[in-house]
Amino acid sequence: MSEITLTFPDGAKRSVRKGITGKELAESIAKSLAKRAVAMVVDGRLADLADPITADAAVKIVSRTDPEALELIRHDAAHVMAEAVQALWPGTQVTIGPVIENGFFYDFAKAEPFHPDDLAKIEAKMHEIIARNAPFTKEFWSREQAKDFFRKKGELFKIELVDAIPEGEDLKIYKQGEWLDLCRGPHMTSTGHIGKAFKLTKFAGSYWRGDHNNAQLQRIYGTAWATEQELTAYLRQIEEAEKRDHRKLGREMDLFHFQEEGPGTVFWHANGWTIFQEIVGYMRRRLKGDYREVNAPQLLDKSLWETSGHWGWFRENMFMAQSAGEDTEDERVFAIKPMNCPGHIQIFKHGLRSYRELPLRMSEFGIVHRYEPSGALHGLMRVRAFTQDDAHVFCTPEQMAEECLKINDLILSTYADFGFDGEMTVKLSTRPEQRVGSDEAWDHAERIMSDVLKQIEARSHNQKIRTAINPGEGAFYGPKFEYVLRDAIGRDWQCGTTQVDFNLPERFDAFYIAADGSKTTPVMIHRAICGSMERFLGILLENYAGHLPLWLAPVQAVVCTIVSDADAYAGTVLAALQQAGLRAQIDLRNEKINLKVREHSLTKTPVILVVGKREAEEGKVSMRRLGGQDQRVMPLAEAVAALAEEALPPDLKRAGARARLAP
RNA sequence: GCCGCAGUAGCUCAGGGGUAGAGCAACGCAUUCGUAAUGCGUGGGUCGGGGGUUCAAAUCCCUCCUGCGGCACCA
Repeated sequence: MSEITLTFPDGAKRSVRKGITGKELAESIAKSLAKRAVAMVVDGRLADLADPITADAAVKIVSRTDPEALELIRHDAAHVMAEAVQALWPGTQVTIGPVIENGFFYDFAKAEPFHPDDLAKIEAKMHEIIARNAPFTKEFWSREQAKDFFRKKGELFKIELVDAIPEGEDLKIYKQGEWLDLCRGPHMTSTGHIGKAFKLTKFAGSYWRGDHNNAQLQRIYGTAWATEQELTAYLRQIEEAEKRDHRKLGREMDLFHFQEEGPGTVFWHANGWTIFQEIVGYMRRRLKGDYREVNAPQLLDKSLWETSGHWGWFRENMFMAQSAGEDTEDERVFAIKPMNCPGHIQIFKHGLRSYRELPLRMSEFGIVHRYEPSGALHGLMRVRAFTQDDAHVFCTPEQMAEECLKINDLILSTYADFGFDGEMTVKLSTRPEQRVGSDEAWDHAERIMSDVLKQIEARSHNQKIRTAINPGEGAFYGPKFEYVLRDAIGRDWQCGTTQVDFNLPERFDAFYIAADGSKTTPVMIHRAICGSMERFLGILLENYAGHLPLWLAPVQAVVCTIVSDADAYAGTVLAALQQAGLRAQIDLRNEKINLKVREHSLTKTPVILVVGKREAEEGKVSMRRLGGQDQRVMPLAEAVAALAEEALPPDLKRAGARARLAP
């Protein structure tokens, strides 16, 4: 009998009989290990404990509490959920049930919709199945055997799945007691290892194979963890995220609202608009010098959008406008702009351009309207009318790489200024199936951009910038970079984008006079940093949980009196704050200081300046910061100076520091 | 757009065929108080819109709108 050599995580090597199973191996090492063992990792791949090991390998026995077991717990839970559903509603077809971040789901085909109360019923049944602790066993079936079985059971989707498994690949059936499922595995040794730390969280509609032309299925989501503590921690984290919901904060901080007549369009209140304008102001300062800001029309004749290709590609997502007059003879059809680029090309084309003007960087805080599907709308994050911090760089092919890098620096430094200093991902999206332009042009653009991506990676000294490729996800007119930032609670948001476009300038016959006197088509780079200002503001709100840094807070400080004797002095304090450029308010109401502090804290005002008799006599203020319990009493002038300094936007703070350093 | 759920006072929510409710907020009065809710009182609603069933509809049925959770979409 031949032997093989296994290497263990601690580096120890051991000769064993070829074909030894993980279970036997664990038993040979220690009884206690065998008892704990639920699976194994062979050469980096999770495998069933019952699998034979047939060659030299690095082996780790996995016990339930190992991190590797978590995905097994979740996957096993998905199987148990499927069994539970079929037990409760015979005739329900099962489809697929994968592990996802933090949990799992399973998609079912069932005529009657699930009811909210069903989740508890399914959970109860799952606990029963888990308590039975039936072993997971694996069998290899032939295609015919499997299809025959599923046909008899009425599992039409499973038959499709069998057919989709490539010829020559094993077809695995996992049994847990009576119930079985087609599955790629692996699984733990028995259902009992799933434990009790799971919860079904929600259900939803989904489509078979993710295609909306296919049958609609019903999906149930669950979360599962190794321990109850982890489950509770996870559920608490969800609650935390809900507290940060920008729609809730928007109401509490009186920033904006939505109403029925304007689905997907924002009513900005004074507070919200102050933040909005502060962000725009920051962006304008960052663009100064390099970019020229323009403004193109909101409404343009349909023909222009036919030329640009939008009417053909995105008509379903565009708003159209006409004269509303009943007896007007003007029947021209206009489109409300869904993008700024066609307008910018018109500006570029107006007059003769020379190569000496390139790169020509044209920016606009343009409001665009897109008819988003109703189901996609979501607070500020997905709206039908939004402001882009948009720009188009017209340049020569030679200038392209440098422009992309310049934009990269601008984007990354902007995110840092807004407090996103964690991990960041830059993704290169390459040619999609549906596209315009020659393959040569795509080859060229993708080559340049992957070079740029490598340079971006090389520039990331702090290791926080990760790069990736998104095959087939590019725009129809060219490849693009997508900038994904990570917020304070670990969620990723795609905001910035840099898109190379060799299609639009050609469609509009845009050209410049090259050095040799010939007419040459420029390359156009679309870029946005915040993307949608509305959405970016929403992300900021959730990132900071409403506790905005002073420079972004709509009301930066509020002066609160304790007794009416301090009213006059409070007025002096307010005037001093406003004089220093701070957005300040005053609260002279005949209310207890406790109430005032509570109310201004609930609206997330960063600074509360309390003044009573003592402060009025001494010319001081008692400063309390949002979220803090304590307060500092200090001279008025000192407080105003400190706040004014803190309230400077980060770019101006840098400029101030430079100015002070200068001779 | 698709599946499910929901829409009652400014906000959070109760009421499920028989005269619309609570807390907070608002308003009025009293209270001048030292860092997250002072007390008492008063007003407030076509129960998302439209249609139907019924002697009678917030409540049951149909339809549309909007929102929420997913799916699909996201130039």
